[in-house]
Formats: sequence, structure tokens, C-alpha cells
Amino acid sequence: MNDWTKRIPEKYKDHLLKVREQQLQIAKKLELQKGISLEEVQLVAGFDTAFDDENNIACSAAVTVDIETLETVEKQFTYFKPKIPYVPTFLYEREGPGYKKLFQQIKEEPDVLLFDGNGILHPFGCGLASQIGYELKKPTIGVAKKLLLGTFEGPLKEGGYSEIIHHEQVLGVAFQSLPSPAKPIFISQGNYINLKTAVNVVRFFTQTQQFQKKLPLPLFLAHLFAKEKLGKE
DNA sequence: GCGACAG
DNA sequence: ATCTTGTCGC
Repeated sequence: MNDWTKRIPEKYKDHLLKVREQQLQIAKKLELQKGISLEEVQLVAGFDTAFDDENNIACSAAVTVDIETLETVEKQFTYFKPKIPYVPTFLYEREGPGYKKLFQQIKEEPDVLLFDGNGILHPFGCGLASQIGYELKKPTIGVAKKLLLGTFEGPLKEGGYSEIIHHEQVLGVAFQSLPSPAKPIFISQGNYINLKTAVNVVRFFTQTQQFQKKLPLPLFLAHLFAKEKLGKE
């Protein structure tokens, strides 16, 4: 049995243990069977955050891309002060405030939101993407660069994928978006979307470009934009 | 038994 | 996440 409470700083323990309860409650209410279908997806927004610990400031950015034309239709950003440090399994507590503020600034309603991190691929079934999808009532997908938990059959060939299993449950998919030396990315459902659609959306945005990228285009662009607005090209 | 641990 | 040079491979 893993103990995910051991790395919680004493200072934040009271608060984070309450958040843990919320995660467990939200996990039960997620819509993961039906939700949006690929045909209904037109605008996809990628969200990412860059940090400047020196000045205790962070910048969250969102870039919305049209799935048909691959054109950027909107870019937004906002600054905010992180309230807690990064604690494994509580990423939402650190980056969530920036995303909620940012979402309100978006004018053209996206159909799907992509986040750096996990959805249900989380020890309590409720990662960053799921928590936000629940609060905003929007279809969301989590895309992580490192595996938080679970196992999958590898090695993967370029373009190949494999289910991520944990406690005999399929919690996501490992997808080899780039050739061999590179590690795969880990896709999981946030809310209001099924795994198949989530994987198709991410795959689409990593392959339909002239230059292959590890992360789906909206996330790649949001990452650049957030860093740019923090003055750290 | 200890430790792993999204960004 | 972020700090950063050289270095390996196609």
C-alpha cells in the first residue's frame, strides 16, 4: 500500500486532507462513459503554467486551436501567486487557481480543454484535469509527461499505444508520440469524455503537423506562451 | 522493509 | 516546474 500523505508538508496537512476528501467525492461523479464525441470537437484549448519562484509569481496561458484548420483562434494569459508548493497528487491546488481565472477570460468557448497533468490517472481517481472538468462542467483531458502510477506494456513503437493499468483498471493510455529515445506521453480522461475520444484528440494534434511534437499542439503552444509572458523565452 | 510520486 | 553545456546521432 502506498502512502500518499507522507510527502505533505505539515503546514498544509489540514487543508490538503480536506481536499483529498473532495477528490474522492468528485471521482464518483465524473462522466467517463459518454460525454463528447470526436465529431463534436471543433475548438481545443491547451492550458499550461510557467513559474518564477524568485518573485513568487506564475503565469497560466491558454491557446485555442481549431481542429480543422489547425489555426490558433485565441490566446489568453493571466498572472497569479501560487498559494502552496507542488505536492504530488495535489497539482490542482497549485495550478488550479490560475486556470479558473484564465477560463473566465476566454471569449470563444472551447469544446475540449487539455491540461499538463492527469485526469483519472491519479491515486484517488481525480487529478488536475478531472477536478477542473468537474468544476467548469467542460470536457477535459489530462496529458502527463511522466507516469504517476500504473503500468503498461512496452516498449512502444512510434505511433503505438498501450493501456495503463492500475488495480486491474484501465486508467489511461501511454502513447509514443515521438520515436524511440523519447518517452511516451500519458493520456487520461478528465471529465465528460471517454478514453477512446480523449486518445484520438491527443493523437490528432501530435501527428497532423509538419513537424512532429511530443505534446499535442494546443499544449505545446500554451507552454510557449506562458513562458513568453513570464519573460523567459 | 524502504521508497517511488503529474508540474 | 526550473536551472543550463556539452554532446550524441541522424
